[in-house]
Amino acid sequence: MKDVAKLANVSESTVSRVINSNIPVDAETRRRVETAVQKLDYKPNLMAKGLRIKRSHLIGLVVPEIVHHTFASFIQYLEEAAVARGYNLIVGNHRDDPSLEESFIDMLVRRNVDGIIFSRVSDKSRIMKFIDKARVPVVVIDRAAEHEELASVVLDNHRAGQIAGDHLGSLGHRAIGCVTGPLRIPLSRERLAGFRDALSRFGASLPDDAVFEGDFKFESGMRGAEAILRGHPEITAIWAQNDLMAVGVLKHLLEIGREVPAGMSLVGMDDITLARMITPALTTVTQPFEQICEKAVEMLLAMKEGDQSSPGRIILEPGLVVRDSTSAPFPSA
Amino acid sequence: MKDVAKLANVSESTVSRVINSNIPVDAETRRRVETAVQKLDYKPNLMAKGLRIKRSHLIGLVVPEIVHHTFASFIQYLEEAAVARGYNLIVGNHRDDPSLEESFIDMLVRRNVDGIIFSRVSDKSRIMKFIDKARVPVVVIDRAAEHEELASVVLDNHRAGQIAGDHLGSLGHRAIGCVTGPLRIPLSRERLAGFRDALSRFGASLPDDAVFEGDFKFESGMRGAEAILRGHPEITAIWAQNDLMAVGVLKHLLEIGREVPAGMSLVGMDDITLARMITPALTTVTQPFEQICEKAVEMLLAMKEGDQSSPGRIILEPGLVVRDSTSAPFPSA
DNA sequence: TTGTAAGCGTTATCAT
DNA sequence: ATGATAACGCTTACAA
Repeated sequence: MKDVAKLANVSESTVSRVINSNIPVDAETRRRVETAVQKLDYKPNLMAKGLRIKRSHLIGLVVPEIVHHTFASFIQYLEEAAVARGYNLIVGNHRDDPSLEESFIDMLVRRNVDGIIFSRVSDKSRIMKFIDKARVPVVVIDRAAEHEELASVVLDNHRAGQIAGDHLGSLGHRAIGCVTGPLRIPLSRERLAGFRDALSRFGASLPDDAVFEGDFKFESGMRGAEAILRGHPEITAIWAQNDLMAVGVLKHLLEIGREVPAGMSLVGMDDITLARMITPALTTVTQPFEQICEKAVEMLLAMKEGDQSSPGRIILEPGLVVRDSTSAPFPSA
Repeated sequence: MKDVAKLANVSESTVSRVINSNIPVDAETRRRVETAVQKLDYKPNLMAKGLRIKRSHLIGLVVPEIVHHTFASFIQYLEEAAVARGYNLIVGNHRDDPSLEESFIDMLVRRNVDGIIFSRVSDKSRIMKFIDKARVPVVVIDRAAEHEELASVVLDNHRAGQIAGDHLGSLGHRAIGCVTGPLRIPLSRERLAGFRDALSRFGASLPDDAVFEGDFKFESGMRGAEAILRGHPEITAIWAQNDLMAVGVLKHLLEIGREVPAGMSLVGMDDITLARMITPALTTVTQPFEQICEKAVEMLLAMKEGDQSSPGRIILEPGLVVRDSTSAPFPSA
């Protein structure tokens, strides 16, 4: 910067003014500075700038696991939303280890990130402690928080359950099973409640022991399918509360020679890329990933600006994409 | 920091010394400082520190797309390798848009990242320009570079092809097809050459028009299977150069009612989580993702230290995991 | 072993 | 419209 100033025959402050083009600068001077910047290929040092203006233009993102289709989607869209606004993303995964999570957040705070986005807060983490002290804006996505005090962008999970139930009910299914996420997580319970609501309007049954509590991972889908079928062979349709578990359900069904959708209809949730790849292609409840991410960084930055008026919680609507894993129940089934 | 110094009745430099515990400090003084740090919950500002010592402890990672199983794996392991060494990761994806890529790299340089890792350099990108000027260490992973001048950590791709060929050949397959990655990419050609080598030792045939050039994406696997079967119905086994395409091949085979492995053996490559989820579970050539990532950040940091002795290229060995998608060719097939 | 002071590369305040 | 100067929060000679 010193060099640029020298070459352009101006002071460093003028160079700064040109670069941040907010304060009036003589056209001729500006030109001189700009060519000097070009010639020297000068790149402002963002650490110095950040130190001075107390803004790093960095957003921290905390997820349990990066190689997980759902989170990978969030990361991708959040990155794009951030870059579009001149921010970059620091990602960290904690594999559900609260101490790892803590130390990562600690790192983010020291780095003076302008905000932190959590995708799925681990239950045990006492992140609140950090957040309060550091006074850094925080937005939670994907998992509605027990921490009501945190801002969040979430899906209408009750509605998601309804959509799944309506689809299955209107196809004519009356004996139905469900593989849920961990029930201590409100989101899983809300989805289940919505599902129940819809089914009851069809007079369809969802026996308590046809509800299997999974953990959103593939393997629990397999276990769930096995458990549900053992107790309720009459069931003709299953909703898994995410696609990964749905794929697990499918895997088990194929292993025992049960066809989908001929012998069992199957609905997932999320619409990860995987849903289209498997055979049969999965009918699934969709999340507006991109929109969620846009809103989240928008909200985060608004909070950083001290915007008190911004709503504490944004709720977005799920959708449905019908593919090949659902049909009317077959008479033979 | 000023507050800590005041509370502990020492100078700021002493606080600094305690925190960076490299320079001898009186035990008693150290204790006083530490309790002051605790009491005030003091967190050193990493931007200020970075500015001073000219090290951001930040590593930039450039990938084409985050929601892509292969890259998601890299991100996850790179993040862990980085954190283990006290670094954080800034991720950016460019969707194969060179101008996006450029502006992201530019951002990284201004942020004074201590190094940049590229997973799969886009062909057209003139990143070299940036790299040279900025004098920031760079390591390329996954895609052996046409840019010989860049340091890299890559797989022995020729060997990967051999492993696939050996497996299929030793099962007794003699008429074989292959879905490759883009052939302008050396890695695809090397894999193919290794595959050919192995097959020729078995006297197995790989007709030129049973080699389909894909793009490492799901859809090209479907197209490839269709094209290969149209020209060569006698083929009993296919190797797809990544799992995603293998899943595409499988999808097509199932659509036309061809069973795997009864009617066709199928081998993939990468061993992404997906490989275990599909039915049949995919036999696949493995990449040591974790090791690649470890080596990459190790190498990057060594370069930052000005370690000239570090080798310009590290080559790691692939493996094989046999699951349910391969078998000896069936007489009926 | 500890303190003083300069400096990292910016921006902001205050003159001019 | 521009320049001089202090300050952002830290580290590091150098001195004591």
